[in-house]
Amino acid sequence: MAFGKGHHLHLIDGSAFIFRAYHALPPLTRKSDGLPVGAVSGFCNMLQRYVEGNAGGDVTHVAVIFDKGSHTFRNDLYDQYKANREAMPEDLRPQIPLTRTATEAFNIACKEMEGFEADDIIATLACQAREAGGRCTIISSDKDLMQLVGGGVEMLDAMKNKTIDVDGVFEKFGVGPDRVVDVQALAGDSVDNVPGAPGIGIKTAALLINEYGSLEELLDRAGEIKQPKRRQTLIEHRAQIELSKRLVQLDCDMELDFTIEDLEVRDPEPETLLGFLAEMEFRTLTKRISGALGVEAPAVPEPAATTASPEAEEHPPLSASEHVTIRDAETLQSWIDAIHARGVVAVDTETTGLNEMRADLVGVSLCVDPGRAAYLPLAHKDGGGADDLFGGEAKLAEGQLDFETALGMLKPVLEDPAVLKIGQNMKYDAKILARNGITVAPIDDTMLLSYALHAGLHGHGMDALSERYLDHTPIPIKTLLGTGKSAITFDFVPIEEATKYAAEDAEITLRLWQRLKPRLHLAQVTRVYEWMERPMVPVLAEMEMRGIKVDRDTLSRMSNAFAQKMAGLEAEIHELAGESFNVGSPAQLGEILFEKMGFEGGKTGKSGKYSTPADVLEDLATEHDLPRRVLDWRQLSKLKSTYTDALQDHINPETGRVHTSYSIAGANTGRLASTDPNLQNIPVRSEEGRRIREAFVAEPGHVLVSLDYSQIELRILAHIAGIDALKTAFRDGLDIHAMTASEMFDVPLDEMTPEVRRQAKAINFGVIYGISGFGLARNLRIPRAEAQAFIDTYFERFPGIRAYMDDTVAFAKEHKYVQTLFGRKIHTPEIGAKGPQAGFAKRAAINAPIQGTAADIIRRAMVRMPAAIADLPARMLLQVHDELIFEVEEDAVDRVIPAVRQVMEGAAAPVVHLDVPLTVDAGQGRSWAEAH
DNA sequence: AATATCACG
DNA sequence: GACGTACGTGATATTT
Repeated sequence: MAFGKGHHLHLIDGSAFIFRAYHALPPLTRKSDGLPVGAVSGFCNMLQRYVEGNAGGDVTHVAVIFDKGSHTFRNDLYDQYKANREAMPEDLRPQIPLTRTATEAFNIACKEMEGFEADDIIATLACQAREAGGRCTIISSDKDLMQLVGGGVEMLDAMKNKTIDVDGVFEKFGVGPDRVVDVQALAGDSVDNVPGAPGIGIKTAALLINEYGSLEELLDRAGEIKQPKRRQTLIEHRAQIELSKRLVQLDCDMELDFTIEDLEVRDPEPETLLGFLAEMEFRTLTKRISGALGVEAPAVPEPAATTASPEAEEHPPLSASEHVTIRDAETLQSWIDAIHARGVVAVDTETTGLNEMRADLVGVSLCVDPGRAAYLPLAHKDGGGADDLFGGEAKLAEGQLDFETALGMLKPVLEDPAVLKIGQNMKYDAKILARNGITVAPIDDTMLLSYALHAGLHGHGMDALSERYLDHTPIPIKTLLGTGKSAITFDFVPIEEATKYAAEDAEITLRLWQRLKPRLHLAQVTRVYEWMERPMVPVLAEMEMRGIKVDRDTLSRMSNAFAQKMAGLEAEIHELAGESFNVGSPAQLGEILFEKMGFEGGKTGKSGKYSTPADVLEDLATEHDLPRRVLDWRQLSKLKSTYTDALQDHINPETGRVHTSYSIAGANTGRLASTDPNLQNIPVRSEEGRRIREAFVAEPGHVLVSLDYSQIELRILAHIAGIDALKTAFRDGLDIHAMTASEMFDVPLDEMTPEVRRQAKAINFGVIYGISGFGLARNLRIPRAEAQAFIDTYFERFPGIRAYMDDTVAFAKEHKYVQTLFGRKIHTPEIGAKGPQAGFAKRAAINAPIQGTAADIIRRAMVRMPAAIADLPARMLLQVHDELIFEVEEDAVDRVIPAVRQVMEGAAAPVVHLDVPLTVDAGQGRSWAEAH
């Protein structure tokens, strides 16, 4: 029967339901596998309450309408439309498809159309219902839909259970439904980023529309407006206002692929509905609905007993999983479809090496559901090993999809904002894919989940996590590649073997995600992960791929100079020793010094060999020339081997730049670590070493700019421990070490000697490290009793420091972790240990909140940096714990420094308000030596 | 693979 | 009373 008089259509705004459900409920997860289902649960509850509330009512037709696709005709009209929307929360994404399934399970029509907003579908249906002479109720409180009210169309705010009719629209907009769009066009909408007319809000807009009758009339006669400002605004922004109207005007004439008749109310099929609810493991709701439907509730699995692993119970063992090799486009497409349907996929890339800037992509593995995973080989070669010695190119192995074709198919899903890509150490895969033209986003990273949850407890590599959480040892890569000289690269691994290994890795990653992600909330580290771990991945990936220019000739010249000096020193050392030996061998040097030459104080290390560190040689240098020569030789040897030589090998032949790799989860405290090469320990303290930095240069027309936090750890200590004297000194911009010395030794600031200041500085640093009399004595080369007296005086003068140290250790003992100001947890499992480890653990616990908070702050600055410098010709290149290095176009330096400084100095806000200011020093120059 | 040494914050 | 200590990293060369 055709829809018409006497019929009543209900249209439910699905997105509004979802968001309300998501925000109203805590982040629930499905017990068995950790799938986030909070929003689905809330959504089902709302649907059920809706159904119960309308039982016996006059509703004859109903549908839930959803948005589909992020790009609509409104984006074509105005590219900024809804541009300021925040990204959908990660744990909501995978729930979106489930809400569709839920709607269908309730046997309610579920409608969406690609490229259209739900509002347009609702508008079209409401108009059709009105024209047919029936009634229509829109279940939503979205003011954008108010233009549809009237002539049998009403809105219902389900939350407040309030009906919005023509009077309600008048109340909200001051005009009737037919003029709502005119008012919206003028007032604009900050939520949807509709510009409107600047300075005109709803009140003024309604006033104007009521006076002139319509927007068109108002704009045509804008010259008549008395208020000069208002008149000018309307005339100047006419185009913008007209655009705004087109943005807010809903489309009542969409061509739908269904009719209202298709939306007739249907009773739910108990089996389907209860089956879905049971699958979601909603116990209460299953009982309630089975009661309402008068059927027996299906069994919902009870939560696993605390001792048993849910993983082991819910999923078959990893060893029983099915591993698919994707060899044709049809199979690949079916996997892509499955990924879209699920909204979540674990991804792993296989490559020819560990260096992301040099390794080539060989294959991609995917896992959507535990139990089944796929490997897509892309560049496997035939043959047993490396390219043959005579230059013959190895042939591409049979049975692989074309490289470009396959990546072309994968690109949309890997870049789809509605599909979450999970990886273990995703920065690696993101860089490999980026080099193949794919910007993978959004991402989750199991390594970073583990790090946010368990820094300090254990490592975060896949093997460790798999054994710990899945009780499964992954196939060692060595079994495929071999070791040593005969090792092959992954592209020479036979595809069938590669499939087992690669598919397993993707599946392990997915299972780890299911286990770890729900724990973030329980451990209260969601913000740590979301704000300081996950966003680092794209930021660091970009920095690493950009690299920094290093001048090979500079390094090469220095290398030669070092070699010459070393040769001279070596000859002198041999002469002084009376024999020839390997100066680089501490064992041989020890024998020469402590046996042949008879020096006292030779201590042996673990290996029973003499120990010859720099401070020992430094002491001996007062008695003999040889130790000094060795010290000089060692310095040069270090500089040459680690820097001037090794750094040259790290210059990428394609980019001419050096690309480090930062480990995000390397340091327990939250600091980054730099590897391959380490660019966080480039020499600076010695004059000779500092010259290495002359080789780090900017491109022509550019300069390097370095900005570093001044005394950030001491400032944090002053804040955390609440030391008023230190806080005041920092606020007043005083010399903090001189101030400390003045307080401790009763020396007025203007009589301060460098020696006294140096001692105070050592104490200040000592405090951060968990001071001990022994350590301070060694550092200052003073008797232990004297050092202890310094410390006692310090604690007397700053009792808050002692309290902080005691409180922190007590906290660590109670909780087995300590925390930064931003909530990062650093676990301290050794804190209860007896013996020498006890001291270690205590000092680490004291240091961790300070070092960790500083690390958090610079991470926050780095995450915000790309947006802050987006419009400036500047690129962030390096991070060195409290310093950021940028490459900047010469004439933009004066604009870049203030922008960067603002982000860095304000990085603690708004989460933490520090009692001390953060200050940032800046430098610039052609090379890093000049900029620092 | 472990140890010693030393580069950085 | 003795133990043995500054905190956090990574790279290199030597030795096992």
